[in-house]
Amino acid sequence: MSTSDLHLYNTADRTVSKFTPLVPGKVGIYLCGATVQAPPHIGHIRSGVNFDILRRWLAASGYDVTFIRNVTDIDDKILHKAVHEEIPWWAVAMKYERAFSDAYAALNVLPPTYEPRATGHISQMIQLMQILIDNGSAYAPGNGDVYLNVRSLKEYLTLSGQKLDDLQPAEDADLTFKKDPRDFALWKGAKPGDPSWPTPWGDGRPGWHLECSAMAHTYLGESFDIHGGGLDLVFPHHENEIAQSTAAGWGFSKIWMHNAWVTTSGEKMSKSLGNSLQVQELLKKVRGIELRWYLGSAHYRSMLEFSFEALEEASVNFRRIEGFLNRASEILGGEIIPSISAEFSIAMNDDLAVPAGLASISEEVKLGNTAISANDDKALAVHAGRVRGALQILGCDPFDPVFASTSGASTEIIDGLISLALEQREAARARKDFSTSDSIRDHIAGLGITLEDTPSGPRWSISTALPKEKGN
RNA sequence: GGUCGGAUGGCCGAGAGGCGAGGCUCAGGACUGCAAAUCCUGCCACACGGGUUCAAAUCCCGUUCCGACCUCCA
Repeated sequence: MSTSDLHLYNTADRTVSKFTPLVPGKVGIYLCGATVQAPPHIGHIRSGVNFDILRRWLAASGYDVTFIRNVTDIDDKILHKAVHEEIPWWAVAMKYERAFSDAYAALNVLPPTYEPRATGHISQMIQLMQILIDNGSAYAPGNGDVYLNVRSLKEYLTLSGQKLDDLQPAEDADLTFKKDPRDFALWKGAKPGDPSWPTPWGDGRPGWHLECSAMAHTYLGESFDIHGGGLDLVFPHHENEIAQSTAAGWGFSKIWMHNAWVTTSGEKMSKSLGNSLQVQELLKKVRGIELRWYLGSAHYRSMLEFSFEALEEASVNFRRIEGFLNRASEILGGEIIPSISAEFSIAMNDDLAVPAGLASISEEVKLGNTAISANDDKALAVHAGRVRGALQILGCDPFDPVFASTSGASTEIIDGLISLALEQREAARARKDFSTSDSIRDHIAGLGITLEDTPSGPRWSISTALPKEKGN
């Protein structure tokens, strides 16, 4: 069913329209990944989650998806950090690249098809600059820099809808080498002590924008379907990518998708405090699957106002769904076969309307629970399958091995110990010694284990990944 | 100054002219030894002022407030 009815919002024309891939059955996506100069915060990872959901939905819709997410491993901030931390720049880049990889893995963001690093594509960047210089779109003033001549472009700033002359001119740039203050650097001439690579125009290092044009071209060709990134990349980064690539004669991306921010106190995160909303910190409070559920639950184009209360609420909501799937799995005595309901499909096809999809999941959970009460295993299998299928698209399938927190061996031991306690509790209940049975229950609950008495006997589940530690 | 978004119940969050998405919280009920889990019921909101319409949260005009981008940004 590669002829899906998917509609997507395109920043380029600010409308939602039907998605038609350039090559039937295939989709190429380029997502601007991280500049690895600090640990990832949830804003970074939201972008990863949002586009991971897009990717999973495309795949589920029958498309063969090539998903590229780059790593910017050379830039001013990395260089500054290297000086500050007194380690080589490449050690800074690797340290934070690993931090990002860990965060992506913890939130079940699938590894991209290819994950190119900027420094691994210098020759492709030089080739692109050569094309641009040869056709008069770019110039090398002789100091090692290479600039794009924005006045030479047929079109510029089409994504952000701005006028070149309305832009506040950059103050920092050494205007001496630029023909126009709005020209931007493709390549930055080497400064003493900084890493550099040789080019026909002198030694230097890549400008930020050039990297993505070169890497997208390398892995996806001259034209591809979707280019994604955070809303703040629209200008200048994506405008400049478009400028470079189209000036080279490439078709470049057909659809531009931008995720909104995670905000705190109504403001973009990076503007507010240097805060503690790093992924690793939050994973001490909630499980990765719950953090993902939270970040993925809002529509990707809506601002997500972060609060610990909202995060906790999302966790509670998710556990309800997870609890249902666990119950269903035990009752059905086997793996739940995932399926996609019509409601969920319609929601996702409407520019990834996850919130509407969530409503359909809630409905299926309710129907499934009702089926359990009615001992209707056939209906239960249907509803549980739809819930699991939807969760898989959202990357929140609790049965996904990615989220298994304990090894099989230790789970068996725990299971044995809990069962022992439960047997004693049942014995106490049988002789109406409720103070003893409740004491056992309270003790188990204190360990973060939830007990449910079902018609077929008590069952237990770990309610949190970590011992309860209430804070915030 | 230019460009672009946003304002929905106690809270989070959809929707985009007419049946009040969904979740969380709270209250009541069923079930339970008591709980938990689950189900049922209840809680009738769309920044403000005008207008259009049989009908407006949704369309139009105006206002207020909040935010983003304008060469570091997810």
